[in-house]
Amino acid sequence: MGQTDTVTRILDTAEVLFAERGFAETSLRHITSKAKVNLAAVNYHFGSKKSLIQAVFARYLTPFTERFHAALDELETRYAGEVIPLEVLLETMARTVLEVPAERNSLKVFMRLLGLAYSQAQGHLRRYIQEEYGSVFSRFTELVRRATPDLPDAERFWRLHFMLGTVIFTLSGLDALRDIAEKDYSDRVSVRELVRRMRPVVVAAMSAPLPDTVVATAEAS
Amino acid sequence: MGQTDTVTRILDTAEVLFAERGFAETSLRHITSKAKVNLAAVNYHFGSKKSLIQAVFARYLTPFTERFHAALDELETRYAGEVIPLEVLLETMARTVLEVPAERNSLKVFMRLLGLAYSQAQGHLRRYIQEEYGSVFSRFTELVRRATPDLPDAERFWRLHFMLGTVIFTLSGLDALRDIAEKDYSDRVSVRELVRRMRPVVVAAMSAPLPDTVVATAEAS
DNA sequence: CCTGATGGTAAACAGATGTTTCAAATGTAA
DNA sequence: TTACATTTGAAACATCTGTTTACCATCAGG
Repeated sequence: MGQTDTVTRILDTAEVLFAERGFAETSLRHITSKAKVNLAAVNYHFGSKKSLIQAVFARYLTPFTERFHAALDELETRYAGEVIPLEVLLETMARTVLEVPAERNSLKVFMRLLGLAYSQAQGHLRRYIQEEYGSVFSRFTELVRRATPDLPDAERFWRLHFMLGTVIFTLSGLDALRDIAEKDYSDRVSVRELVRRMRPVVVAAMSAPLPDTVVATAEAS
Repeated sequence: MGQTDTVTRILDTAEVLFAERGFAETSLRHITSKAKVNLAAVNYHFGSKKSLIQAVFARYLTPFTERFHAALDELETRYAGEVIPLEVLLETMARTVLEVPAERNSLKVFMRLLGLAYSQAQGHLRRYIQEEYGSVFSRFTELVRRATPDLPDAERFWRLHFMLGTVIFTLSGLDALRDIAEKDYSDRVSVRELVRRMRPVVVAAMSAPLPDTVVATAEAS
């Protein structure tokens, strides 16, 4: 314990390398050499590269789900059975997402990791995240359901994922997009600023009018 | 030329494997064995794996940009200097995107590839796509600019990318999302149906009210 | 027939990958 | 100190990676 712990030094290095280059493109040798740790340390402490990847996510997701559950608890007691407005729900989620990584590394890394979790092959990761942290998301969507009673269930499901795409895509590709925005519009924007800009867009998207008429899915009932 | 050409057999196999597992996770041996082609054929016909990846994209993007340019030409003559409404622009783009892959493989593969192009490391890919096909996108955004005159340039830029995130995220992760939607809401949805549902959402998002007040970027002018 | 490409093939190459092994170091408790 | 468990270390392991080499088949034009 003379310096920082070997385990956390591996995690710290792994998360930024994963975020920069993806999982398959980041070798254990790259991680361990940059972290100034022996190569075998990863397999000793985590068992495998897969488990390392999951551990990197757990370090973000575990505190996030805890805080988000707490925030939702507080919201539910504050509104005491009344319907919590959509704006409040979204605002709460945004605040929690912004809070958690602030303690450790940057939000950018967290979002980039989330984006990778969806886009990279890594089927084990999606399964792990779903099984381990799916409950908060279910609770949140249930509250959103009460906040948007006239939206058909399927429609709300899709729109929530539309917006999830907006957030993850934008925040995970942040650096590239920010470069373009800065060059073309001299618009240097922070993450918080971006989230602020997203709010009215997301609210408008969720409360958009329904599409013309449902035709194709008629026989699915 | 006894059977299908070696080159197209490689491309056909590569594009679905890339879409399924990503670029780094797909080996040339996997591609060539499934395509029943010799391993060396890839390097013989394409030169390298990098060039193979670019060739896979070119096969989609080249016809797409051609058609999209043509569609925009037709729109501009039809509206003869008048401003083309936002809905028409979006509808045109959606139609072109739906048309092109219909000729060859499924739209899903194309979208998944696009999503990978953004999220995977592969810096060479982003550069290639930008240099080769950036012109159509610039032309499109200029038309969108005229269609939304009261939107600040930077705001429009970000909202367009918000919506790009919606489309790519949803359509590239389509299979997983569709499984959930079908299980939870018995809502079996086609790609065209999904695009139809996206339209009002995208329009509402683009014409959402501006965020409260711009503070952080004030000194950037 | 010969010549010279062109496309295909098997084998080898050089290097990187995740993982394992086992001995040395370190810390901890008796 | 002794005895034991935990942690580090260097090296090897087996496998997989993209790429190259050299050889064979086919077929056109002289």
